[in-house]
Amino acid sequence: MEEQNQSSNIADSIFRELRRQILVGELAAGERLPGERDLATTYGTNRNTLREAVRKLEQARLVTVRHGQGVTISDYKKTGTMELLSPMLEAGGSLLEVVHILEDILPAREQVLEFATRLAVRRADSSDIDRLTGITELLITAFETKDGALVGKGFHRWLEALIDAGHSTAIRWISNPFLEAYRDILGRYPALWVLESSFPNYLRETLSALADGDEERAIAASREYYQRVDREFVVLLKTIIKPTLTGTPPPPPPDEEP
Amino acid sequence: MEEQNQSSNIADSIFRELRRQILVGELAAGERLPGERDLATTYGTNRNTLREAVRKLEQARLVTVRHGQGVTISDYKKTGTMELLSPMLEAGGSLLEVVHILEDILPAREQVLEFATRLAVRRADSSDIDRLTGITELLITAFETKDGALVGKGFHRWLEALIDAGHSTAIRWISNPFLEAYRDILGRYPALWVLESSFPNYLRETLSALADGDEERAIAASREYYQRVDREFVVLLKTIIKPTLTGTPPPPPPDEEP
DNA sequence: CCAGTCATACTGGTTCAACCAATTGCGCCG
DNA sequence: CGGCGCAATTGGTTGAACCAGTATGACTGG
Repeated sequence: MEEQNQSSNIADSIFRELRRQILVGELAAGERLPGERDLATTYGTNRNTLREAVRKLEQARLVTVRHGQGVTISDYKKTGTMELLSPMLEAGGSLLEVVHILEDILPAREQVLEFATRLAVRRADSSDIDRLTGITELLITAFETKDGALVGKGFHRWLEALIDAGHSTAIRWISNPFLEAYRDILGRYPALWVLESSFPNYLRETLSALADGDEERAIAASREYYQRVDREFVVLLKTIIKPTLTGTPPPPPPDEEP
Repeated sequence: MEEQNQSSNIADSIFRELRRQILVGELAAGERLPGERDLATTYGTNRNTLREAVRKLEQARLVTVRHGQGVTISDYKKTGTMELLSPMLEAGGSLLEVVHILEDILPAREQVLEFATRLAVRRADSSDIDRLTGITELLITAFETKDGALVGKGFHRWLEALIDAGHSTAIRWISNPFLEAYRDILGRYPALWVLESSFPNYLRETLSALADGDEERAIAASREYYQRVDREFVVLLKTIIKPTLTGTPPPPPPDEEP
């Protein structure tokens, strides 16, 4: 057993539920939450447990709490961060909204990965390269099985290794929200993952450029690959939301393997 | 009165204190926190209040809590995000460490701002441009007074307006941690802010390129300005830490105005 | 009639004292 | 010696009472 994120925690469940309501707009920015005593009875628990949930909302910047005044819902679109992307997917709100966000995030992700690649080329030591080499081989083997989910997980490890090779806390911190979102999308829409034919080539090219210390070649490979994949990904996303344009909450399971 | 972030909150104080201890390494990753009952008496409070602090630490991903097992400190350098930058500055840990992180973050910030500029050029409407124009004029006036803190605050507003002009939740979310760190550095080291002579020119050039819809010109202005400023900034940072190489905790007030 | 003020009824903040539940490990028993 | 189970430890939940800011509105004095 190692798969059980269901959080049997009452406080955590309430936190997630309130977060969901905020993210899908059932609780609008500026509105006030009911009092803690009311909320506690609403969710069939006591005030202490309920308050733990509110503390988490506060820490996530989804609400602001002021003594004597109550709990106010924040405008997460203005004040939020990338860390909301995963909860947003989990909340399953307006797919149209999520797609718009993703469309703008993809080029940003490309920039981040280019930066990570740059740092890796400059700072990777032999053990970093060895590690990446090992993962690359496994990954290319997995790629030939056409198992999208497996390749996705392996690629996640590959990206982690690439980022680690940069030996930079900064790029780690910047990348983490992207990686998390990646993993989340992968887990939620396993069939969605794009298996682009140039994938093995991208891996090999990056690795070889890394070994040669050729920054520009690594960047070029990265840019070329992600621009192609992201284009496909967006097309795919748009075909997904087309039938559900009105913004139906339940996420439909898509299907694709180029 | 509008300046009072001192959080008279007990739970919040404990949260900040524990966060500080984690960020400066007094509590190392992998270590276990004392039990909640012990911690509560240590900080002279009760278990419920203490637990609220722990919930915040958990939400900030600084610790992981497991029923029956206790609270374990996470490796924030691996699993953290940009949102830790401000608390890190507040914690005042090893300056050397912070400088290394900042050195890698600056080029990333440039990328983010370029991206924000791109989106602004593509999507800004006339009201966005009007707003930016107004702020720009005020800002250039302020610049002539050589008041670093004032210019800093105004520039923060300018950046917000630029980002808003992109009409993108994604770039908002990506930028927010950078903006927050910017504001924090500004507040903590007011004299540090670099008044680069080409600043007004950067503002005007960006604005004019924005009005003309000339993406490449806007990007060029951005790139040229930030590369120059960031170079100065890093030099400045290094002169600051030189006298305190051993990693003395208290942040020294620097002094500079090019 | 208006303006200031104070009582009061909200709101969240803190405390206490139990008890429930998961995990660990020691020690007993086979 | 090995496996089982109890007991200690840790976090999770509960309920009730009281403290502390904030806003509201009724009351009072001008």
